[in-house]
Amino acid sequence: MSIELHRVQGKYNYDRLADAVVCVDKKVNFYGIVAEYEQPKSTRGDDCLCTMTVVDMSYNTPGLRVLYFAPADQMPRVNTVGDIIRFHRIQMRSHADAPQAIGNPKYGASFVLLSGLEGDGYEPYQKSHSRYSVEAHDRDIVDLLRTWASSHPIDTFAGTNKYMKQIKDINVESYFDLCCKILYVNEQSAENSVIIYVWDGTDTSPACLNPVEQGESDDPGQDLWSAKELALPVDVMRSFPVLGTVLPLVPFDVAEDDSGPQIPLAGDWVKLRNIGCRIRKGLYEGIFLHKSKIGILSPSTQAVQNCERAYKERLTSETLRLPQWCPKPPQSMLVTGYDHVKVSTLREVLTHPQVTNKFRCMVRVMATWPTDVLDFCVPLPESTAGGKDQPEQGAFVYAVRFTLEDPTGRLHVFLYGQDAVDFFVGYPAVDLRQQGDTVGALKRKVDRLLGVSESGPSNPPWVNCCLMSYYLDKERPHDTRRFRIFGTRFPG
DNA sequence: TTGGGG
Repeated sequence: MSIELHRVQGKYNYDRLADAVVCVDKKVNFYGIVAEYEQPKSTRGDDCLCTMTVVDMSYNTPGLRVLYFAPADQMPRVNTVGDIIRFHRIQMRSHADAPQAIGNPKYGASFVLLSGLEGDGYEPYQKSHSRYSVEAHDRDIVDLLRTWASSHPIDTFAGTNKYMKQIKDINVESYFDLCCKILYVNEQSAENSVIIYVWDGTDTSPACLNPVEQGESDDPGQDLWSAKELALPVDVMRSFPVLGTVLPLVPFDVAEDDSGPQIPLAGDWVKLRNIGCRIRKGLYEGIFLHKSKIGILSPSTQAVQNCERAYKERLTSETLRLPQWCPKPPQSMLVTGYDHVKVSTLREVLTHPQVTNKFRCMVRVMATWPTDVLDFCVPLPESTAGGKDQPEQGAFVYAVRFTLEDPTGRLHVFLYGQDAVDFFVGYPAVDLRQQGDTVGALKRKVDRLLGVSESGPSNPPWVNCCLMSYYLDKERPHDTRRFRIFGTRFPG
């Protein structure tokens, strides 16, 4: 047939990448192994854009960046890093002193995608056009690339870079890349926007509250608590790893196309590229910007393996389990009688399957309620007071709520009754409005606990304390679960 | 055209 004949005669000539990159302003054909691939996203123009880095044996560091513009339903959808892509009629350009290739089907570009594994067939799993050719020449190139790739792990080419950060090192000053696992995708948020929750096994550094955000209510602890709008229901948290900060990423613009929105799946490892972050109500949030991208990562890549190995190590080590920004060895102005008990994260406390349990935690006390030490003690209800013999003497009891924080969550806990008397060491519950000396002593303790400083924002120190969980209603133990401090003293 | 480690 004439068409077949034509193909054989006009067999495509494929450039090695090292040869292609010097053909600036020319259209070339080449094969490459996909070393990085970022999901398609919309542009200000009509097309979508997806980007990738391709390598071959002639050009493997840093590889060739490829930009492909096309309608959403004509985008290359790379299954996994290491797959092979073939481009026809792709335009070579130079940008910022580096070569790049621009593909656009409107100007003749086409592609096929196939597995990069030795022994797999030669049938593309995706092709931009129904007519395409795979000839003996193509099979030879594919074989060569597959053989070479089998001894050259892809992530040694394009895995890490100077922008890569771990969650423990993020700050609001700069943009960065993150290799992380998607733990949860919340699609219930605003129209066409989802919040994804990511994790890499490390802990964010303690963040200061933005002073501008304060003063929304007279209960700072409640303000911190309500920031949990980005935090998640306990049932969702139950599926999370017990250590490491879960970082919300907002807002996440979802690219729509014929095959539905490209929403990453919980459980996927991804490389977030060029994201930012901010601090809201003292919690870090990743920000997915217009210029941010989601890159695919194979679970077998080195970066992912490193995260998982480090996490397993943290799990098994009493020291590594501690918050990563807590001084080592930990120093605590609070003393417990249970220092031999394993330290639990607040996520473990919140998700523990038994409603009633005891824990030891390493936390920071972010707020108290009441805020004024003067109100820490309240009159005992008469029914439980000493009796009607001494009504004017009126027994008092401590009733305080602390807002605790660690890298995994926040928790409201109560300090009540004898536990509070033990806690404050030497200051029994009294009518504080009649006891100025006690008020002064308590205030000094609380200020130390909250890290109040003359200059600048508070910076609460890490302290260890014992928590007990209980319920208010036997019929609904999970719904009425509460926490209180016990077995913890604040001497001095 | 679009966007490009900005």
